[in-house]
Amino acid sequence: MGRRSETMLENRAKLIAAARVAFARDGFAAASMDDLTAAAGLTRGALYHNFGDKKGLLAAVVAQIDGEIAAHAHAAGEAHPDPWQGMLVEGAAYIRMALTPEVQRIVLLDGPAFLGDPSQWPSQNACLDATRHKIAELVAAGVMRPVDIDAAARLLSGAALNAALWVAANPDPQDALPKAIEVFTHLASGLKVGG
Amino acid sequence: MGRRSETMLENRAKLIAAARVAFARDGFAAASMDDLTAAAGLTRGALYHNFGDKKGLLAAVVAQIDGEIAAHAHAAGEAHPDPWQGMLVEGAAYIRMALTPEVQRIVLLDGPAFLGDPSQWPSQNACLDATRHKIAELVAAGVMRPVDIDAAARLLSGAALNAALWVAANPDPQDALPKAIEVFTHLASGLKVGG
DNA sequence: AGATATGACATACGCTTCGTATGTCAACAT
DNA sequence: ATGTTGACATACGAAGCGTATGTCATATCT
Repeated sequence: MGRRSETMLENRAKLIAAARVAFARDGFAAASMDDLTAAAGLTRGALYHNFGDKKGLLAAVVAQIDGEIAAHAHAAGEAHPDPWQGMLVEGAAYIRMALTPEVQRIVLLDGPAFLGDPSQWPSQNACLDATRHKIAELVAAGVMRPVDIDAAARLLSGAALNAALWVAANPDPQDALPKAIEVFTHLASGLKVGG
Repeated sequence: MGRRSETMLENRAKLIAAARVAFARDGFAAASMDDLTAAAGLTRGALYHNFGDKKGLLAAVVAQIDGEIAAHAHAAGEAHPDPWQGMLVEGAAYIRMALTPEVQRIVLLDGPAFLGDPSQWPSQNACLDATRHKIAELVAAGVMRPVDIDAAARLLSGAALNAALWVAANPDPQDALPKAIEVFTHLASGLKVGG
């Protein structure tokens, strides 16, 4: 079964790759499954066999992108020695990545609209999870106030998310980005002990 | 033309009312225009004549709900003498209203996904605008740091928005709500002068 | 007042799309 | 060699959106 599994995974990857392009360009609702699969050199048959339905493909795409974001943001934050600075850097990295149309359209807009609340996605939302761990560390170290971990992660994540949406919709994104990061930094400082 | 305009406005109101129910229950994408208009005692003809297309109806619905939210939140905040406390109360009111499925599904999820960024909606997003004015006041009064008004409004609004989504998806919303409000209050304090 | 024009819908139609049901063919199993 | 299964492709039916056309009351013009 070696050869068959290989092509199977290759076709799954092809479909996900084509879906990332189509969903980012047209949005999930307007994207055609016929066009999407044809662009991958397949038909809808492969799609329903591999992902069940249209939303199943979206879930797979979201999981893949989400994982990539979390990995990048985590790497950026891990580099810093000071944990608090690390969290801020991670947040800024999150904002910058959320500026790409692919991330914005698929993960931030269509994802919640068609798959429901991100905190209950099958992919468990790697981004949210990474933020939660970071916050738990900071609270345990006495750097952050003893607030509810889940709530803090979600609100910080939400602030970063909307920061990215605001920057992207801005006429001058290059000018808006540092302003957004500045506000984000101030907001986060409200959670710091003695801050 | 008196009589005709009256029925025209009545029919518009009927369609918007039916759309609020249908969009909240099924989501914008899955809502059927045939069923929706039939529930209002009309047909799709009335819909395309009054609103242009399906998204036009969504825009009208979003504008109506958004206006109601802004009015309520503004009234809640206006009652407080201390401007800073007023902003916090307004934010908390915003979070509570965003807990209703109608607001959440239509304004917070489907709105951004199908109409684009809220800061550029035709309705100008009354909520965001009210928050901006409040923040401008606080900055002018020297209570809030001199941050970018638009950015601060958008991030605070985003935090409140995600707070509501998190609370609503929580197994125990009654327990989660105060936690979310607490975190929101801490975050906001990061924007306070000397806070 | 009679004819005409316009506005506010309803009805009919075509096109696209999704999901499923069925068909096909290679790769195993026995 | 034959049956079975997996991985797709093809065919089909149903639903939905937008538009084109029809209809009727009401305003307008002469």
